Amino acid sequence: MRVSASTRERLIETAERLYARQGMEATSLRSITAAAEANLAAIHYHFGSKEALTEEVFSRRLVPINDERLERLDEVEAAAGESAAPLESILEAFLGPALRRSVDPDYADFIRLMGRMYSEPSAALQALIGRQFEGIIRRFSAALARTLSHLPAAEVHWRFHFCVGSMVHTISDPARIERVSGGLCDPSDVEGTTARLIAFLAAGLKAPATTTGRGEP
Amino acid sequence: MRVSASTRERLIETAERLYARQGMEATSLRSITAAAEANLAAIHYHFGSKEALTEEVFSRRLVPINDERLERLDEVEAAAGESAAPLESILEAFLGPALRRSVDPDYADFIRLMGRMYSEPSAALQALIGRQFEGIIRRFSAALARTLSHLPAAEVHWRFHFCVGSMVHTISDPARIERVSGGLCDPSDVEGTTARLIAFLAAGLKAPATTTGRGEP
DNA sequence: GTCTATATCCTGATAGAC
DNA sequence: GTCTATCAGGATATAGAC
Repeated sequence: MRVSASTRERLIETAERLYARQGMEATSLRSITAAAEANLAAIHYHFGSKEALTEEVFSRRLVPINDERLERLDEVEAAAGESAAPLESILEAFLGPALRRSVDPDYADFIRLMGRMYSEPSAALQALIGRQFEGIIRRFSAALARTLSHLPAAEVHWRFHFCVGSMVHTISDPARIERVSGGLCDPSDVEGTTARLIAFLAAGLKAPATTTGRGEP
Repeated sequence: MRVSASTRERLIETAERLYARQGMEATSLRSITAAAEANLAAIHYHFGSKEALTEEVFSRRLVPINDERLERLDEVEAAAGESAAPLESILEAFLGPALRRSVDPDYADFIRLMGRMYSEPSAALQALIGRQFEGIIRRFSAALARTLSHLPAAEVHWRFHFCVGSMVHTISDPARIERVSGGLCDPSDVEGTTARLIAFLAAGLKAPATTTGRGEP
């Protein structure tokens, strides 16, 4: 956080940091303004409400990440030409822009927050997430469906859903894997984590189609 | 919720329901006692604090689920005898006890809450989760490592971590997959969801070992 | 065990001086 | 744009009658 940043910017950056570390509900406007060395009234002057500040925190970061995802997917599909893009490349286009930023000091807090945002009860935030990810889900599902053309569309959606879950769990609390593995796993190795995640998810996506469970008559 | 249940039980059941639907921080003691048709002071009489009530909510449900997981794993390993247990059976032992309960009216709310509990900032809750899952993680990691004996221990931990993420994302909000798939996917088909998840995760677990990304000299 | 009443503190939000 | 002071209400927790 630059000391020379404007009050408005400092408030957004501070809110992001505290949201990521303590949760959004647990973070009061007073704690934000105190940490940002600003006045309590400044939040209402610059944003109007806590909810509006929260929307700024998210849209500011989600837009560049999701734009980069779409750019990468464009490149991947262009490189594949007429044929379907490789799963690993599609996954890299989706995971890379988020995972790579998890070690960028400017982005690390938001990436954790991004892992927790799905669990936030705020209806306004869930609506914003829906808007921000609508295009992403449509484009990536379509790309996956082209490569996995032997699978029903619903199956592709399920598997992409499972992929998102693994990613979210991985970025929401990097220290967790270190704890549960007794120190065996090193979450600071982002390249390694990304490679592992892509290998795992690509294999899952390539799994043979399952019967619905009603089979074997 | 039975009308004849004791005040203490009604408070736990109501807290569970409201926690699952609105989040824990967003749920006040007042809203719990109002919905449970009890007095505000009853919570402090029966539990002493909101935190203590929360611990009751979780330990009451986590213990039977995790006990069943360990029982199923015992059965799976006994059936395998000297050889390593099949991945699909290990996954079924882990996922089944949670997923099956997601359609049990008595358990459905808690299963959703279970999907969100990892994102809760409360240190006391995170400590409880750590205690409740310590044995589970140790036993299942060991079982997976036996079957995946060609993989380094750290890799097994990473992949189990990814499995947990997919499950958590799937159970934390059943309606999400229906929304993002435009109604193509039906989360109420629990047997189908479990089969899909197991097939996806088993394939991921079986993926060839990756180099760390430093490879190809 | 259950109740009323209240203590104490914190929340988001606002009015108005500077 | 930034400040002080304050509002109105909600939060957890407690004391003490019944």
